[in-house]
Amino acid sequence: MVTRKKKAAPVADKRSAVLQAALGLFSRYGLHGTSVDQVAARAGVSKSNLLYYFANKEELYVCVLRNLLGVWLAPLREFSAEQDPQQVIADYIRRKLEVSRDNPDASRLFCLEIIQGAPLLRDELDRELHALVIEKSAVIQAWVDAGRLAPVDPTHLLFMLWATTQHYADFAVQVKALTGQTLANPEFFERTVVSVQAVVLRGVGVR
Amino acid sequence: MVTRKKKAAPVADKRSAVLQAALGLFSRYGLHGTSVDQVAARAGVSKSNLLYYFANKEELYVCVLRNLLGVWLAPLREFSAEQDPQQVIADYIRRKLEVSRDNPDASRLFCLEIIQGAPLLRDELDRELHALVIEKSAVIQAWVDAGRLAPVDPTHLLFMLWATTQHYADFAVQVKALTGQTLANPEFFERTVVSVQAVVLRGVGVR
DNA sequence: TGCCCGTTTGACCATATGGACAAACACCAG
DNA sequence: CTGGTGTTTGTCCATATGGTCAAACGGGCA
Repeated sequence: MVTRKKKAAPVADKRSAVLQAALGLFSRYGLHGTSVDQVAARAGVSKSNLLYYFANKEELYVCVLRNLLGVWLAPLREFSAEQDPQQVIADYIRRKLEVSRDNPDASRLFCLEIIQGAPLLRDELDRELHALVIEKSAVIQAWVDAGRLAPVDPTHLLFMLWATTQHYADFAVQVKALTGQTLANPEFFERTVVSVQAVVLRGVGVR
Repeated sequence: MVTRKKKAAPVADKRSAVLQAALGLFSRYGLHGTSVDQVAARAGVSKSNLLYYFANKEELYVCVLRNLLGVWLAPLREFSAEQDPQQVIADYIRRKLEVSRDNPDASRLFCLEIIQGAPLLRDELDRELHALVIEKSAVIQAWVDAGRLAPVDPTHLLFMLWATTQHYADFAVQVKALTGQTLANPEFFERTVVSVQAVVLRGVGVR
């Protein structure tokens, strides 16, 4: 209560520095492949100090995951029935590819966590994401029913969009090995957006 | 040399039992999240015995990975210029989804490894996969040039196919959480195949 | 029978790592 | 200046785990 002027800011900085460092390491080496020491070192704090802010390694991990979900879900929330479906889908593809470009760590860690059975995210998956998917599936279905979209299973379409766009973050190494490119290259990014949009929009467009 | 009658078979069995157990565990918990003891226990051998067959944990891991690549690449090899492109792509989607259904562990471990930078697969990625992709991209490009396929970037199309089909193995937990289904359910499997094929084939088909 | 060689085992060790803890520190209110 | 609160650090420990090693085992061959 008292020391909120000179302490609050630095404390928040430290916490977020640790979280950022943790994200980078966890996303590359996984929970078990990363030691608290490494995270501390990268964040520029001592291990003891880190454990002052986060009770233990798992709590830190969960904190990182929690921040993640928001980033991951944001683009989906923009799906709105009012707009032109083609436009919405095109925008969504671009947004998600931007996330893959700007937040590859988040994308990778999310993927890691899901692969391992998402012991910590399963609840939120069942709750938050499930509700959102039901809502957005209805939107897509409405478009189909209105003849504004080719008949397509909304859920599978969403899976396809997720998979395709995340691929450029999660499999960045493979993409790099095969194309020599990264989304960081604006030209390649644009080409990717257009390529994905082209196939998907033709795939779901009414003729 | 001498004892090839009664020894060879059991020895091979043991090795493959260990490899199988290792695949199951590595694909779920990663290299660092899995202990040699666990693998040994699941394979029904003692840790010491396991280390008689595999010099150390990493060698075991690499062995598992090596077996993987074959499984993963097999469907791609069938891409042949002679056949109807639509048919080839449709078949490919089905094959890959079969792999996702029958070999989810392999798919997941492959994904894990790539996410973590593929320190052990990068070489083969650069060599084997790269050559294969160049070859198959040429095939696709030829189809496009011949007007049998809509203009599409072959590499991005391949990425899309990989991502979409693997998603059902790698993100099986999420798929389950959102649809309540697994590819193990024949009905859901068929619906998935058809849905993916529908969008992609429309997406790349000439009008 | 007795030996040899591939196999199997249990005991043991070195190390890495998560985390507890108490002492030291910084800074502010009174 | 002094005490108290929140922060930071160094030390220490328990445990898990990868891996070693020598001894034991077992079946085929001379």
